[in-house]
Amino acid sequence: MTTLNRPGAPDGHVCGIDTAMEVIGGKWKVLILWALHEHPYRRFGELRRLLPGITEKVLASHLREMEADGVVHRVSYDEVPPRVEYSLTEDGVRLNDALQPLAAWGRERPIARGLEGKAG
Amino acid sequence: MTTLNRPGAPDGHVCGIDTAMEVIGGKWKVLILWALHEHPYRRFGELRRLLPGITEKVLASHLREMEADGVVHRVSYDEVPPRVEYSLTEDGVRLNDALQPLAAWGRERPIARGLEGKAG
DNA sequence: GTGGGTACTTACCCCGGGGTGAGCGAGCAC
DNA sequence: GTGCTCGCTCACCCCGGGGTAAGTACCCAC
Repeated sequence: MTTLNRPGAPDGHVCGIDTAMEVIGGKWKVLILWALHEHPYRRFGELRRLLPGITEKVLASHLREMEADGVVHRVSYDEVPPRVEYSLTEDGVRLNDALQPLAAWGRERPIARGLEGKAG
Repeated sequence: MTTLNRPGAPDGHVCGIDTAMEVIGGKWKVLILWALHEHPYRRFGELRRLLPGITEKVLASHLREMEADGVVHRVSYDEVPPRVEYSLTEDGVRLNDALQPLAAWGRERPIARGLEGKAG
């Protein structure tokens, strides 16, 4: 059978996309990735300002998940006021690179749906 | 300011990823894409069998959205019992291609989190 | 003392994506 | 007649991801 690769599927049809989708499966994760790619070593507040609309709670939880997923690196300095710097790990950089074709597709695609209702 | 490209953002920083994320932003969409790439011109029931766990409602709604997004093509034959064939459009094929680096990343990545809890 | 800035956490609410189960309309096998 | 297949739709429920607002601990400027 070729049933794609649901997690733990024993057959050879490994597509790996769902693994990646779990890592970037958060409303802001690809944007965080992109932001850290464009602006390396940002602090929490800077990141929040780079992502207008994100809430502190969501930014914090997304960063923690991405850290646990090994795509974001967190360094906390013992200072007052506190300073924490976030950056992409090597794996995070590779993930961001892997997202570029997708971004290119999004940019080049014929406007089918979605845009006419949003960018009015 | 470089605030990434929230929809309608006027500055030049177009990353396009969020456009793509909207199109593939459904629990089963990348799997449908992959399935139609591996098995072109499948009927509804075949697709359902290719994606164990998906419900008819979700498969139907996903397919409709993907059709509206221009990545899936639907052909209905006037037969009894009814026959409907789904395939990828050119844009859908390109989207699937654009997902391959992501899939490769998912396959090659060092096991960080997620796997040890699932494929145990 | 008040306010501001840092990097968060906590409690709460809400909406919608997705799962469940049933129904439909046509024809064919029996 | 009953039942089966096919490709859906409809009504319903439920959970959790994400938004809102407030609180925390520390120090500095005023």
